[in-house]
Amino acid sequence: MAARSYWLFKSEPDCYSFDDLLNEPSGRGHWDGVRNYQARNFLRDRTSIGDGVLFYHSSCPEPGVVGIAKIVSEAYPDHTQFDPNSEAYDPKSKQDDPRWWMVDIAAEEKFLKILPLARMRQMPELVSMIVLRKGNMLSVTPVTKKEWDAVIREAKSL
DNA sequence: GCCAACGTTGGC
DNA sequence: GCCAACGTTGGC
Repeated sequence: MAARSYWLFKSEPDCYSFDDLLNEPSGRGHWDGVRNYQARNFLRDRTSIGDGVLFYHSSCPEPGVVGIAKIVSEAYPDHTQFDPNSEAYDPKSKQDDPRWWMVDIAAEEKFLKILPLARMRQMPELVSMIVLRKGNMLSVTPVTKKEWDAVIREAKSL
């Protein structure tokens, strides 16, 4: 069994927030709509059940990490790519050769306070964190154990 | 295979 | 709303 991996998943809260995940009747949410090949590859090839997820809110008044989730499914084809009514519809994707993949996640813990992006930028442990890099647009990025521990420690100290 | 144009992301 | 950075597209 592979060692546990860590990820940061980014979402616009107006679109899908951590509270939306908490409110899922089934207790789990689909991480669908990823339409970037690099992020797709992370999801499809590198995630495992049990991996940790930092849930990040972007494009909002206060961006930052709002809570922890975990991956609860293997990667499987994202059904929204075949749905003409979905904003994430991809007419070029084929049923027998899906282009886009997703995983399911479940909320583990909501921080009492958001760990703001501005604060993360001040943390020496996070200088190499991908999500903090200028121009980063990936909605799924790997996180090191060191970064994972630092984020959680800092978030719980607020 | 190059590269300009365009659309999108996302912080501020 | 602005703008920088990036990915994708399509003409050649």
